[in-house]
Amino acid sequence: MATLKDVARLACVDISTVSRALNNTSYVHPETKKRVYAAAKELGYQPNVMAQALRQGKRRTIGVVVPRLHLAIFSEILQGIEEEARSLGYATLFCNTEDNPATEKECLNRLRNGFADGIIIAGTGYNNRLLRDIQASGIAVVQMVRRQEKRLSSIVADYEACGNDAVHFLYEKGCKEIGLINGSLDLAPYKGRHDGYCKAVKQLGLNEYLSQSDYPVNSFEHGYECANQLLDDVPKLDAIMAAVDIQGLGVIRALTERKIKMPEQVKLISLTGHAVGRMLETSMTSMEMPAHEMGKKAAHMVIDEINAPADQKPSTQHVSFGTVLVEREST
Amino acid sequence: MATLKDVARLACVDISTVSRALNNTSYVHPETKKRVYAAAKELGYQPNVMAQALRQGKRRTIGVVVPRLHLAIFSEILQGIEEEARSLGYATLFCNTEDNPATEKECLNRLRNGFADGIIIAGTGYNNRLLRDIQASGIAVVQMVRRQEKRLSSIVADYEACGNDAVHFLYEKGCKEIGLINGSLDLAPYKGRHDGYCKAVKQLGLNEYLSQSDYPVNSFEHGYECANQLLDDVPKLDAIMAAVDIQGLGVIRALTERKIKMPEQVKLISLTGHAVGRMLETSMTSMEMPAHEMGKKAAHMVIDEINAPADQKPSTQHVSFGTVLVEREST
DNA sequence: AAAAAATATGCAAACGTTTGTATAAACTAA
DNA sequence: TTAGTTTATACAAACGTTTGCATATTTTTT
Repeated sequence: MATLKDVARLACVDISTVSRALNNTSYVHPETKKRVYAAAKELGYQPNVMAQALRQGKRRTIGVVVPRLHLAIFSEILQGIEEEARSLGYATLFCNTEDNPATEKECLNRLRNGFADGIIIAGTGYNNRLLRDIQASGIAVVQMVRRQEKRLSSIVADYEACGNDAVHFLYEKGCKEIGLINGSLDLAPYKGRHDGYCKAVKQLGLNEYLSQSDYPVNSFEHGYECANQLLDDVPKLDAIMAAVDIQGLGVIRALTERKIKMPEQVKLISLTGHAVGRMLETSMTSMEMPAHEMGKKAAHMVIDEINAPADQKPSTQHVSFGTVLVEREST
Repeated sequence: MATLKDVARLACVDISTVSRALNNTSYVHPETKKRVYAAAKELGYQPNVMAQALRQGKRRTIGVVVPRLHLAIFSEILQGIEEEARSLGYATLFCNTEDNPATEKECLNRLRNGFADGIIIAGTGYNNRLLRDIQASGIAVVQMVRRQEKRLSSIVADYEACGNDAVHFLYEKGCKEIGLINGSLDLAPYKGRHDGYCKAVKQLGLNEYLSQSDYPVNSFEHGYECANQLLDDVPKLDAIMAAVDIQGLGVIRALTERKIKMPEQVKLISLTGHAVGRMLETSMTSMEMPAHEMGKKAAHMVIDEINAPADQKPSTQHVSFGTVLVEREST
């Protein structure tokens, strides 16, 4: 690969002149500039980003830390992040933690040591201290989906409104006995939906029906198990809210097995809609979250923070996106 | 952030000694080593990867170029790649091309200029020349999912066998009129399945039923449209093969609308199963592709190539993974 | 006891940029 | 003309590592 030195030799000037000519960063005689450009083109010169990064202390790279890419919501967000980052000249580095705090720690440490200028994370909550340190050391940090640490900027959906709205929607449809299938209350997205659900149920004077299982939260089996539990416990149940689509699929399976008609007897709504819901045999009503947009916003926010002059970094921001209800056949 | 210099000062030795002590790369007196370790620990020293990268000409980063992360198959593969890469000490850089050759070119150029030591790509096929150049310039290149260029290593599934096996399976189930819903024959995965289908159909003396639509290949609508087309054209149709799950969902919708019973009247098999198939109301029989494993293999292969001594790089390898048929309710 | 080998450390160059400072030439203003 | 400004280029340092070479000390071998 050709270096500045090679171009300089060919154009018969100093490397500093080449650098300035190519970057338009100081006076360079038009003729010289022409020679430099020609030489650079002839040699196919491309700057070495490692050297630039070392010299400038910037990598033009942002790191993204998520639990599992496999979860549709994260792949969609990551796609949004990459799109925005690329358009702003940044590359996107990606880490998968499996929600293991040790893996997360390892990833974060690596990112801080020059791998990234900024970090976007959907974290476990076990490395908040480290995240603050990283932020303090000059690397921009933005939380997404899960707000684990108030002192760091975040981008989330309004989970509470989401849960609350869903209950009201079902109530208006005539449902009186509404069960919730959810996940760990330690994670903000589930906690928020839980709170929204409880609040609405209380306000409307309804009964609260919660459920639990030993399966991973984000699984078909969890949905199936919890649905069966609710249906066993509450004979008059007429609606189920599932935190994520994949749980909803489990619910549908349980209903089908029991020959319970949806939506006639029991209605179903998913609180995190993604593509698959609309394609089902009986398509699923869901609260849709603007994942792609959230990804773009996160990228923009972290890059803004990276580029802000050191003396006046933007203060912590918490952005919350609304979710919209899309009604389909399951209600 | 502490540098070698800081550690050296604290331990009262030269930076070269610190480097050697920390990397175990030459004789260092045990006592000195202890002092160095202590100093490094005290200062929380972490090597600056940019400087290392510049000095060693290696970034310990691999770039992954895919059309769309949103497609489940790619997110699963990417997850496999990241897992393996991380365990080997490599970071994973990710680019989304939307199957746009210009975007792909831009991504590749960026990766080659020091962003990555190796590249894993599911490409458009329009930048083969560039890919060869990149490989020639010393950056390892591995193709995955789509083999666009014979002169570069690749990891794919055996698409032809996949199409072929599916036909035979359906035939053994008693199907005689089998239609195919597929994608662009310019892309190897679709071409392979097409060929496998045609071969089997010919061998068994069956009729060939192909379909087409104006919708994007990887869409519900394409599946829906093609299914309707096949059902209109072939009254006696008794089986449909869909290249990907998402098309299968469209098929199910079409069948439901026409009140055609699955699997009694028409059977359905997807040629690229992923998680969702097993969770449907009527779960979908599919050919499962070891996406995660393929991702890990791709990462391993590209890193092996990166680390091979320059004088004897491994020769071009083409790896093909078998797919396995998982029977479910749709047949 | 001398020579050879192994151990332990420091010096300085190199990786390819960017950028502050210096200097020279060419204008501009007095 | 002379001083002052702008334009144009080169030199050299710096970013933080790794590593070849040189040197000094210790241990082993003869």
